[in-house]
Amino acid sequence: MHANCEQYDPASIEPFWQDFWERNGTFRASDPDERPRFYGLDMFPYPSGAGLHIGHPEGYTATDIVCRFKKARGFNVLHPMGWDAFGLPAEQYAIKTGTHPAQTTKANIENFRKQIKQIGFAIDWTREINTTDPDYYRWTQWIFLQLYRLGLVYVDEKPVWWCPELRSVLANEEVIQGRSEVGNHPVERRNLRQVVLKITDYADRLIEGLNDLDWPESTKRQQQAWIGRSEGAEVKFTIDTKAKPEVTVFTTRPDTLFGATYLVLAPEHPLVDSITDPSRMADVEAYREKARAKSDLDRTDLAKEKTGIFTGAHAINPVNQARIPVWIADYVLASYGTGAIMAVPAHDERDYEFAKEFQLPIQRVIEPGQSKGNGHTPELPFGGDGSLVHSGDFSGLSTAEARKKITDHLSQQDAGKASVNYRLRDWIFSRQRYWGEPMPMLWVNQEAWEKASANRETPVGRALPQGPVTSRIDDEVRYALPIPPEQLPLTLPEVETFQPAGTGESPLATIPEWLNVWFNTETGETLSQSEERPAGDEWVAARRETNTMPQWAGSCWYHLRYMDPDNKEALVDPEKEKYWQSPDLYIGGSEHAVLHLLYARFWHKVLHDVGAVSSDEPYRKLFHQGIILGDDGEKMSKSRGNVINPDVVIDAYGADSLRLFEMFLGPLEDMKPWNPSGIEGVHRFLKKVWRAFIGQDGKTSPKIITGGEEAKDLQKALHQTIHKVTEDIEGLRLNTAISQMMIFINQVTKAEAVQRSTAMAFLQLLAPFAPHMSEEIWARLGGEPGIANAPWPEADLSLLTSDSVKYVVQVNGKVRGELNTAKDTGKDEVLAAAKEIEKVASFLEGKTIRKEIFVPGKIVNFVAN
RNA sequence: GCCCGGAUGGCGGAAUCGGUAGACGCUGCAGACUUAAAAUCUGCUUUCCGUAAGGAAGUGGGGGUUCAAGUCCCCCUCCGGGCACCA
Repeated sequence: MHANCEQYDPASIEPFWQDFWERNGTFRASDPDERPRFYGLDMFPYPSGAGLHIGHPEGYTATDIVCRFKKARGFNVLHPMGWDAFGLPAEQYAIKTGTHPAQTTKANIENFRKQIKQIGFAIDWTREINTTDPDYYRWTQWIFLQLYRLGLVYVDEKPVWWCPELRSVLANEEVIQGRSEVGNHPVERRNLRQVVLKITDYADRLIEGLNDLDWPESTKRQQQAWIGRSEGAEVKFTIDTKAKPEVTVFTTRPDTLFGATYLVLAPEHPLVDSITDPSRMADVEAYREKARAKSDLDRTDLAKEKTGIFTGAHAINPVNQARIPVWIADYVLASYGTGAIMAVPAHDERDYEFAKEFQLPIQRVIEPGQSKGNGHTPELPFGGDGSLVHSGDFSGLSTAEARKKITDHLSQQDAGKASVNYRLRDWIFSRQRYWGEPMPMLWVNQEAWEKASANRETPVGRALPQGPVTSRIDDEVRYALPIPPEQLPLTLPEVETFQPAGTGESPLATIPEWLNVWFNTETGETLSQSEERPAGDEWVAARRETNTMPQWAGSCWYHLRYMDPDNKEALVDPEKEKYWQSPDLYIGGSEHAVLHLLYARFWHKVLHDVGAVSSDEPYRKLFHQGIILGDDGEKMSKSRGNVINPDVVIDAYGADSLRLFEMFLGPLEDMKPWNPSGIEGVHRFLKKVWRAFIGQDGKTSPKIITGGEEAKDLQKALHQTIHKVTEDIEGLRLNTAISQMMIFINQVTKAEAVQRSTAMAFLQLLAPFAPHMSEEIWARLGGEPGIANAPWPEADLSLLTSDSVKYVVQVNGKVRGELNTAKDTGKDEVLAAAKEIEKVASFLEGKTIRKEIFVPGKIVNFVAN
């Protein structure tokens, strides 16, 4: 059985085998299973309206090659695909056209699925998932409830990025240089009620966990930098006013404490009002107003001169009782550390700049260590290490010692303590949008909350955290209650309009009959307030949370759902989870180096903590494919008109050529341009393979023979190829694996005859790369259909070593000849023979050999003059 | 500014335990087959000198280590990515 064509015709061959694989369930993963598992995962796509991009098949093909290879090597392979389908584009399209996002999403998914299937991936389609499917997102909501129960959810008024154009709040990470990442619209600061996840509680574990991961080093470093752990001390300064309030600052350099010549508070610091001298109040207020009006872009622009204003207050330095002025300045961030700093202009560039600007004193307290040799101390500011001066009893200590001693001293005086800060902020988890997972939470008054929390044995009681989660809503303190797991999924209601409310609330806030409900504080049942209040004390009035989750939510845990996509009882069956553990290989773009990969690690660790998963990290081995540029070397974009559509390539050359070419373009991790004529090359190669094994009549080529021994050189070439391709797939060097197969097929083309077994073995090597053609030729040569099921050939390394070796002979490092000799020829004999070579002799003539270099089996070099 | 990664023919790229630089592919040129074209096949294709044999130079630039450097060390230029007043 095979496709019906005499010549190589991808259009008839490819659908034939895709259909064959589907009907036979060739790529179904099975669990439980005795075989070792291999789980290959791609970052699942957002199914956009534009359809598949040429970049998608790059990573997918690489994963596919590895998965097919692992299958041939006897692994039980899980290679799934799904859709990250919540998100802004469908919602914005809905706002424009009124089309329900679910409808757009469904159509886009169908298109994506069709396109991806055309490429012939070894995907287990029975495990397809979709983040917008209530059967999927009920578990996303379930995870949210775990976070809530663990006390990792809180609600806070936060100054957040508000994008007027998108009418939505954006996370810090979604704002780039003062503009929205999506759509590049201007953004501004607004105070809005936000649901926040305490990812900072996991900061240390997220750093430590990186150690054991087989990830690109640069990605680990990026995560580390993003988390930005810094160790230092908090120091308390007493403000010299009647009330004697204290200001706590954070510093990584407690050793420079004697050099603190002023304090700076962020303009938003809560103590500013109380410490500011009445005479300065008007000026300070004006400055704060100006700072507030500044966009963050202005505030963080390093090139801008530093601004600030004196509060009139003074603070007392706890180590030397120095009385130093207290300023406010917007170069100090309210959101980091304590929102206040001690300024040490002699040893900090920013403080130095500020001190110069406002003529504040500068006191050197560190002398550089050894480098005194040249007689001059370096210019200020000096940020390096050294030894302390002008620092009282601590003078003379090294900076490292002083950091510890001064911190200890502060602790004893109750004037400070060692402290750790992170650049990482808590994760603003709410979006004021429609097309996202609704949060399974609602808001009640204190009395109702007390009622619910009194009994921890009910569905609602069991889902509660230790303490209350509260928020001010409409000027009243409200208490959060969970919609318990038993009541999930909480599905999205239908809405009239997809426009955000414009008040900073999602469109969900515009549906009163959904928004206002009667809530059963024991069972967690809800009933619209448009109905009559049911009888019983346990029914209370509640208002639903209207925020939805960000797009990251669904992608934080999808790797788990593939293991058990239809489970109604649990997010994943524990037995299956233990078997599959987590992806053995995860391929996706480096643009997700921080956000998706950090959030997913956070959630995975939380799930580990609640016992839902056995592993501690979600992705043990990670690989980033590089992006494919247009043939002009520029990033592909509609406006540049350099976009290549995979469909067009498949129509012209077939999926096998597309797959092969994407892999042949260059190293998988590199950024590389698309070369339109390069595809001809790999297509030509495939045609050559066809002609090498298939005759004019479409049957086995007369060159193929059965019985007898393969010619030595061809046999050697085959085993070289098996060896190289095997190693290259393991190392994801797919471009060089293809080169090797080209070399082999060139040799086959020149050969008079080829053993059938040689052809079959080669087809096996080619199968992960060009699976359709390989299946087809395999079947035509009489192989049992399903080359995908055949075991991988083993390289016989003994065939690769030969009895003779070739020496390169150099004179003064320049190649002057070659020498073929038996492998075990001794040094003296080789050197003597090398000198006999005519050209070598001519270059040695009239010279004295000063040195003879002999590298066994490799090279001879005569140094002569 | 700081932290990463990179730079090799006309082009994409091979070769890094230091040991023949340019595998493989594209392009180009010449030839074969053909009435012709397509397809296919063969040869050549880093630069310079030379009819050739051969020689010299050569992996972004400069210096160094070594018998030997694309590969190791120092300095610099350019390109890509990340961070960006985080105290």
